[in-house]
Amino acid sequence: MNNALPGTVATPEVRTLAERVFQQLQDAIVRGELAPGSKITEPGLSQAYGISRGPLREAMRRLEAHRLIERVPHVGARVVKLSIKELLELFDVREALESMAARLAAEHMNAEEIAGLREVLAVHERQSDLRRGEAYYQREGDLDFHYRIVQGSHNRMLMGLLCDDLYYLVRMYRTQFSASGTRPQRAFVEHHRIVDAIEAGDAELTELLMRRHVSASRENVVDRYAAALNQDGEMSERTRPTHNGD
Amino acid sequence: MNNALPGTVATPEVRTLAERVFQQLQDAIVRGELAPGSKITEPGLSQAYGISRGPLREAMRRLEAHRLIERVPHVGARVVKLSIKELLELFDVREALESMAARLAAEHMNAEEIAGLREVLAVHERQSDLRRGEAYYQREGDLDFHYRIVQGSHNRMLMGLLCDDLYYLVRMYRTQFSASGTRPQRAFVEHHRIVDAIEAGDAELTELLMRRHVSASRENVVDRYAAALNQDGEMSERTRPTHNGD
DNA sequence: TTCATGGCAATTGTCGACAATAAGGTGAAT
DNA sequence: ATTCACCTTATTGTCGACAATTGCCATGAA
Repeated sequence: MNNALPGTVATPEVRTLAERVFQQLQDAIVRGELAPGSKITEPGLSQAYGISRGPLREAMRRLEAHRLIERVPHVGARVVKLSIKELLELFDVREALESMAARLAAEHMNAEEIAGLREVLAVHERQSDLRRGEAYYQREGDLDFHYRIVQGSHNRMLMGLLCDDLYYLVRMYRTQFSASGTRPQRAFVEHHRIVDAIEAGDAELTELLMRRHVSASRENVVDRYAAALNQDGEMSERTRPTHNGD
Repeated sequence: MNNALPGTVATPEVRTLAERVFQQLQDAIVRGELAPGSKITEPGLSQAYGISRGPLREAMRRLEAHRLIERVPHVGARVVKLSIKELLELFDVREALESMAARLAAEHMNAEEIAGLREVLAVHERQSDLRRGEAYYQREGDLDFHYRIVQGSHNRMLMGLLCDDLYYLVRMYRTQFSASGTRPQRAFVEHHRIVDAIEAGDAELTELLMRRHVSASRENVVDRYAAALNQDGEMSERTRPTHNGD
């Protein structure tokens, strides 16, 4: 009844109830099963997951720390609402952090890690050949690529910030604004250039390429958003104040 | 009382016990009153602060999210241990984030905010005249300077990461390795150059100057640490394998 | 002496109940 | 009819107690 998700991630250390319900809630929010902006109540969730309010409050605290929910004292908590402004803010942070991670990765990655990175691109290319239009797996591969670069930086603080905090937000935004289009093909070659720079040990070039890569992805989002805005404007000029699906 | 920095975000409403004890614990850790690496126990702290374990656990969860304590399930929590390696990691993250913040600040800061920034430097200079050797207030002013730049970026996510998460760690490291020396005088002129670039609206230059500024501060720490290591090495060459205190 | 094993104490995880606060609805007075 | 005050109710904050797990220590055997 409470174990509704069959395909949860296999992290062996789920030794506590709070940890388990935290991961379940995180997954539910990222997948959009809990609608953004919807109010979540402690008795409701505790009954839904079959646990007491104690562990649930701890899980909610962790969700708040990861910026997936927003709490106000004595009032309640609601799932974070996605706005285009905050999405662009997230891209700026990613550009700063990931370009630094790329620079460090070019300095610190060993041959084995680089080989693993190339393997990710190979799998990526295979899937890209099979399903050219469907970009879902490609985007997952993109995420895996960036994930490994961050791991290659060997900077635990950077890894914590990007992989533990921000990437769940990235995935959440990705499910909201379902990103696709002609961008993946171009991103794919950019990924190759970045790996080439890492393999050459050119830290500065790697940093520059990653910075451009994230920045281009950001501009792509801006363009798509502007296009969607114009399309809405054509259909009904007056019904535009609510930018996204509210 | 808890927030020693002037001009910070106004959070005077400590309407909940968990919030209050969180700030108290945070302050105690930053000031070094709770020794780094020391184990903290829930019954002990709940009795020391006169509250129940419920709010205390929430406060500890928040401290864990801010990376001020480290918890392992069923075992306990201890104050985060400071190592030179993690300090350098923190500098890399700051270089990435603050250079981005500086670039955005140059683009988005208004005249009033820039004037406030100059006022910070003026106060800074006055104190620097009075006590040339004693660099404590100067360092606090340095922190305030960086704080305002981040605020000037108008990027809420950046502000949250830098001001709510990392700066408490920065202050904690600062109390540990009491930073001073000839660096403040040089940092002061760098601050002026940065404000000049912001006032000129030169985003790229501002970003570059901030990047160099943080990087120079990092190198200063490296040099000081190497010097301290050599001084220890003169006394006993063999007792060096443990780089810092364990 | 050293290592394994069992029990014991302490700490953490979890639960249900009570108190405090805020939101929403109802009623009366202007 | 509108607005203000009060009250009801639901939700959050807090507390004390019980259960589960861990680490330590003593005891015994090799």
